Amino acid sequence: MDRAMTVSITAGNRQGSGADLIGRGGAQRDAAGGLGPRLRLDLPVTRLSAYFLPTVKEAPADAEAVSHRLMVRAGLVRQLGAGMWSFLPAGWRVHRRVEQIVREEIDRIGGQELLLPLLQPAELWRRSGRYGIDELFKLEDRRGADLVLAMTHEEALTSHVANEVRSYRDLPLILYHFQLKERDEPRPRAGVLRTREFVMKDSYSFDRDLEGLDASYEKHVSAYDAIFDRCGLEWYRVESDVGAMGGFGAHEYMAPCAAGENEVALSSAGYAANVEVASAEPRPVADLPEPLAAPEPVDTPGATTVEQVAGMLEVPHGALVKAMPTITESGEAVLVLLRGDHRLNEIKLHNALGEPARPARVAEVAERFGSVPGFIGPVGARTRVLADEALRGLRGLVSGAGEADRHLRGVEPGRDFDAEWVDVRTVEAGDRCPAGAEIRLEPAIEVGNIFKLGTRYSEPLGATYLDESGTEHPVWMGSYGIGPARIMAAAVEQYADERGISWPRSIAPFDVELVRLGGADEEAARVADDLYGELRDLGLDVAYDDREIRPGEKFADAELLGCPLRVTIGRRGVEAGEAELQVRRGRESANVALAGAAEEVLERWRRLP
RNA sequence: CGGGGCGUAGCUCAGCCUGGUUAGAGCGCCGCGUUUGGGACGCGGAGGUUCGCCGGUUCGAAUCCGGCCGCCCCGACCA
Repeated sequence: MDRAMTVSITAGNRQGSGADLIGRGGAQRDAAGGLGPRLRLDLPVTRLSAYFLPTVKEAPADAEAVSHRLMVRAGLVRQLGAGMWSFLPAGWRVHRRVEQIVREEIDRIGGQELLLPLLQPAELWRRSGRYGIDELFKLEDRRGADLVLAMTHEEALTSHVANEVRSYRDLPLILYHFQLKERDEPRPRAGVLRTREFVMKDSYSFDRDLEGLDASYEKHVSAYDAIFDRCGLEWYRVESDVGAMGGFGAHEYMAPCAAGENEVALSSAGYAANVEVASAEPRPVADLPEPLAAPEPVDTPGATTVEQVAGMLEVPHGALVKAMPTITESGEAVLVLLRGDHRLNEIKLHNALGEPARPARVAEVAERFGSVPGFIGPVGARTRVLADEALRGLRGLVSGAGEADRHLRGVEPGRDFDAEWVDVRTVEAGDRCPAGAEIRLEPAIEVGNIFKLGTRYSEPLGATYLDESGTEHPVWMGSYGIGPARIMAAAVEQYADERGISWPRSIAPFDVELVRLGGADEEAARVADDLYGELRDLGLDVAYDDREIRPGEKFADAELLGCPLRVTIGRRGVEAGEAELQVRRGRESANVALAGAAEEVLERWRRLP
């Protein structure tokens, strides 16, 4: 009863402030030259005695990723099924704060927020040619009409633009929404990192021509840079594969962390690319054998692997020519050559060939390549030959002789065989970026992507406009995604320590966790109640731990939840006229005078990362 | 889709191989008391449709066999 009254009075006092999205806190944030306004999420009930924040000591046994474990333990999220996650109140606060940062930055570049349906007619997807995608959830209504659950919203929005946009005067446009995406993922994993249903901010730009698209793209680059900065993440914008859909350019925003499913190639000179597309100068081969005047056969009985051949001939792996017989999707036989110590990058090969390819089967090696698996080589090859750039200019190489149990040494590209030079190898740590700096590889989460679509959707869906001369043109489009839940998970991964989460200030569920020690009937409780009100009046969102539990539990929960600042009020401090402040990141603490403590807390909060 | 693993109390797990009485532990939860600046202690208590589901073997199944479902991890695949 007492509690209920407190809650309702609090709500009454704060009436109207819940809708104050920016408020004084935001103005102060700007004045501090910090991260700009963050979403004010003042709610009547932020007393933990009445808040749904189920923390647990032990993470589910099957949780491996740090973010997965901590987000569950801290009471932010709960799993409903494979790849299906619920956000609990504190977790949803973080999500909303991320959303608000995204919203402000997309608005700033002229984006207009709207909302498109998740449930859509299959017909649209048939027209765009995406109905066949395996990840697309397909269903039927009671009348038997085919429907889909959207995995992105190009079709829906392009179809509206096709209906409404007629003239060059109607362009350009940037439209966006926050909406669920549904994907029948073959393998959901790592908590909130890869799920079958998730909220995405997706924006779409519509321009008259490629120049317009380039401008919209650049606007998104600036907005995205600002978003990830404001969210407090360590991030890289990397070149990415334009994918099978074609396209005119694409970048991914990657947040490095252990649970990342992608790998990015980075250098101190600023090079950043997804390994899927990264290019770099390989390390030279040490101790290449002496060149020979002509290739010379050598017996290599049973040696079919790089390892075996290099060992038998006592040459470095890099002295070998790795020849990979492949068959393209259209059925062409192509021999792909790599340096022996390198690995093929299938995406780069796909891009070089203009179509997917697969390894040749044993029978095909004989029939199409006229050779023997394990002993195939480029000298005398009767198919098209692609050679990786890393082989260019090397001499004294060893390659398969094209017959069983035999290799050739002294092989030289150009002299002994001709090839088309391509870049199809996977970069590795220690390579050199174009500026000469050493490449390192890091796992990372993709938290956003930007993509120049061109007319991939406007053409099939009929989104056209008339220019000044009355000529019809397809609209040029770009698409731009951000996953707020992945930003959350990335922040958890990047800043967690052995005690729990440590949120960046801008996206923390609460700005401050106020810990009251001792019972509700003690002096400390009255002091804490007062401070709670003062902090809220100053514009801070406060989680007030007024629960009747032991101090150890409160501290452990506070450090698990990871609010940037913790304020402790206990009998000891009250008697000394002090409150204890602890900065979550680094866990440094200091005592401040109770008089003026609220202002001091605000001051310190402003200076946090 | 291939490989591996798991499914017993809210959570973490034991029991299963070697079938046999009322299916256990720790944590958590509820009550009382002592405590109260880092997950405290004591006493009492609730909680499992009987062990994911279905079927089979058996006098008897959490335990053995088969099928199915769910979940996790690795790989493939992929926003």
